[in-house]
Amino acid sequence: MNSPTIINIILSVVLAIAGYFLLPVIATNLDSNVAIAVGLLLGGILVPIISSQFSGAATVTEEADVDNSKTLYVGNLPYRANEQAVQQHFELQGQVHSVRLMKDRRTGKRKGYGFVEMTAAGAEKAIQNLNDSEFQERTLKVRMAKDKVED
DNA sequence: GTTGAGCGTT
Repeated sequence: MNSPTIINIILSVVLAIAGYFLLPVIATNLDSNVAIAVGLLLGGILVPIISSQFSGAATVTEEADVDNSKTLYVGNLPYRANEQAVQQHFELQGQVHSVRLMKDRRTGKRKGYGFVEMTAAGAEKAIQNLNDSEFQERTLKVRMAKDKVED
């Protein structure tokens, strides 16, 4: 949603300028201010249509990111560990997409396990390097998550 | 404020 947004803005400006110059040629009795207003309106209509071409490519990139991401089950976490510490720990093995530490819904106390979503290569490395390794005085359990959104 | 196997969330 980042680069498509920028593209939309650029396209809107381009269409507005195009309308400013082109519309008076088409309709010679048209005021310049009206022309740029029409250009902006056309931009508002056309840009979403045109940007769908770009967002298609952007969606492919995002989906490719999801395809390359795997969810790890991480057990035996220390109760005092927070998401940031876990993420920074797993970042050493690869890009971490998200960290979810499970906690009781009422009290919010951590249950000592969670899920780390990261790239496939990072996940493999994390299992190899982080499983049965020490993390804040605890021996971590790192495996692929059960509910597979993998491969 | 405690504890210690496990596979969660909109």
